[in-house]
Amino acid sequence: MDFLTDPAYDAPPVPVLPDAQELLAGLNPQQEEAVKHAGSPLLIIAGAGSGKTRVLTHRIAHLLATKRARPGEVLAITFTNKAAAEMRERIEALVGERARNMWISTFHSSCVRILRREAKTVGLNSNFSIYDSADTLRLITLVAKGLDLDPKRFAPKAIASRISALKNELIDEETYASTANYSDPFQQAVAEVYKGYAERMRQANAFDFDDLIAQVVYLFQAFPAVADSYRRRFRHVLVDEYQDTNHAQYVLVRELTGAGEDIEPAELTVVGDSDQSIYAFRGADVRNIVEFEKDYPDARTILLEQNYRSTQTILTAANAVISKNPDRPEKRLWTAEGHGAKIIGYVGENEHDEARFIANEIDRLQDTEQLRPGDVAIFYRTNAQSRSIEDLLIRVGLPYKVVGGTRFYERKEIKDALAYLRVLVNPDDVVNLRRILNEPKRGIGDRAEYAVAALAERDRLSFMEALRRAEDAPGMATRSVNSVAAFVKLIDDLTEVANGSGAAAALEAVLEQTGYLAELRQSNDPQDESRVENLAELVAVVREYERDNPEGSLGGFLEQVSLVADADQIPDAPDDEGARLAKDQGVVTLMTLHTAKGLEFPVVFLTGLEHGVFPHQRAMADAKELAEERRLAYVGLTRARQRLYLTRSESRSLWGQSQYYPASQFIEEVPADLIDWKREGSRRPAFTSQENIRASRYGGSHWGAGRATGRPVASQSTAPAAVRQGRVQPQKEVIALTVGDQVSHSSFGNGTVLSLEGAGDKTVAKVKFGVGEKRLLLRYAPLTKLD
DNA sequence: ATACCCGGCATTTTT
DNA sequence: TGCCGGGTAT
Repeated sequence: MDFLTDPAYDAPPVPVLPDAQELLAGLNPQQEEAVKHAGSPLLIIAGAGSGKTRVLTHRIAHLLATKRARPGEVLAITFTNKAAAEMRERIEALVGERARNMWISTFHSSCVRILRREAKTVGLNSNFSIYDSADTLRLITLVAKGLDLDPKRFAPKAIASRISALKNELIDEETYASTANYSDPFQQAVAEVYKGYAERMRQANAFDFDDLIAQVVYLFQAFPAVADSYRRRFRHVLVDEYQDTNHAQYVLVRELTGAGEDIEPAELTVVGDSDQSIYAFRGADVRNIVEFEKDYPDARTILLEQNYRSTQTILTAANAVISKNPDRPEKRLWTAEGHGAKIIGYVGENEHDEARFIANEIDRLQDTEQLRPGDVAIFYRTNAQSRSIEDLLIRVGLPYKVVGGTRFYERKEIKDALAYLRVLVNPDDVVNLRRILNEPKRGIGDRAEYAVAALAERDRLSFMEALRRAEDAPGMATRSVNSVAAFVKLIDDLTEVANGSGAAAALEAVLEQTGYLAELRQSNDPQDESRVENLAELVAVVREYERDNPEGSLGGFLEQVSLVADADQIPDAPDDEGARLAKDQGVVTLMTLHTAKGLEFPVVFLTGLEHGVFPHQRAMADAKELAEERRLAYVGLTRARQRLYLTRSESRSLWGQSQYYPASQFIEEVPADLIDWKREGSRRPAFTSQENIRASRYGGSHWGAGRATGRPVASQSTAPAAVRQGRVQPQKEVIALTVGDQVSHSSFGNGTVLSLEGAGDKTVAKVKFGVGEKRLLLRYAPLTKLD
């Protein structure tokens, strides 16, 4: 149903709505002004800790209280699901049920919502898949291979990132093809791959993250009536973290708030802080916020400088550092709360010494200041740096969790399971289809896959259709034909389960009927054991989804999963068992500086403050990148509420080699009298090592920091996962069964237990159902014992 | 079709 | 140091 005529969209207001005056109580003059402002675009420059969410939520409530807006007319956009959830919660606390009629969501989910709604209008299929960066890279690699591009000269990764940048700039494949400089081989390669990639994405009925935004912009531009319907609806648009918007998002906001046929422009409010822009490397364009007043000449700008988070000492340090950035609008954070403790500095001999100091301090703070581990966060520039700290925390027995690193949804087994589900929902999804074709191994190798692909190409079939006619494919071995037929049958069976039962049943059927679980269980590799656990967790996620969304579909589940980064979930999921168990003391939080944005902790350790580590070697040559590093330092400093530690190490070994590093310039930019050094560097001159001199002068090549991107820093060591993650798996009840028991399964019906193997939560039961015999992992199989 | 070995490579990453 | 991808051997 169209929301314009949906009666639910303007539901009658619930009784309690605070009056306008109440909403202003406790706000400082600038905040109050930002809440009350009306009649022109509004830019709120919100320094760190200046209460911007409070201002945004109160502003929205105020719009309702003054009858300037009805709930359905409000669109509030954030970057993360977590921010969206928090905002919704806080608005709900102010205006109750009315919040339900607002759109409060991320750029990406808003766009997905629009694309699904309008799919028919523009001839799209509304069950499209959403590709994450790994899927995208896979397809780009495939296309590049198809074009015979040398992956050494034209790294698929580089092509992918260029294509992403183009999409963020709203340059589509046609436009790029006509403007690229073909005497530059890389541009030529990008142009060709871009075209092929776009073509394949259309065939696969898939969008990547960048498409979600760009396609809505194109949709609005091509169908003004559609754009107008949204402009009519959203009379108030509020954008959080505006400094992080890229060009496509900027244009999207303009499209949404622009005048339409007989429609006045909507009221636009943007909130941001150019000093906290740390995602330029992903296409964020600070100019969007810096030039807001140029873009919207009648805009009002309000500056929030009073900080409610940190001590003055911390703020003075942060102000001093960030003021070293050139071309920056002046802004100085201040607090009414007093100076607080001095910043504590420490220079370790090496990274182990640095880590030991940190652990000792946390211990000391627990004893003398009654601080809990949960009050403490440790930040570093690159994920690889967490290792030495983790080692020590494990040794001294401090509970901790690492946020970030390899994400749950990026794990192979999770991607495989989801790939099956995606194919069931969208059979045109070639990338995922080819991913699972021989996973687990079923004898369909490269040759067979290639033959099917060729057949699909030749007869203009979808890959799935080509699989169905595999026997027609030239060059197919008979054995492969049989394997393919069995695979097709498997997919058909699973599709039936997916259509007949819910998302959870579909996932369980996938795990069991494909033999995926069976293979993992048979393996001796200890990693496979944790894979089984991860899959069990995925089952828990799908069950939770079904519980929370009784109307939800498999497609709905997949969409939610696609748009959720688990940084959203891990930190403090309210119903996480481990979080509850550890609640009294909490656990120390480890994360990169990027992940830390938006968070705050009573105690913060900013570690690895070395020249070449932070600022990162690769960012030091370029003034713009160095400025971004400095903003990153600013973000780190301003996370601390009471106590701030700055640590560095004189030597550090990164990928094998130990090296001497001089102090980071960011340390020197903090006024010396604010820091109480517990240990200073040795009295030797800063540069003693030949390598160091060479590297810092000429950008030595074997320098730099960090291991490979996104490696499982957090969860791949030998320490028990529960400790490392700071969460303890809820011990699910394993039902007690004996051979001969009658049981009931949610998708297979009733059956008889034939045999049992394993013990505890690894018990596997062989059960005879009407549909045949199944091996089920009792830990999560939806079995009930019949009396 | 797959197992294994070797060489090259290695920031940050809201979705 | 540890991973990935490509190549070769079985």
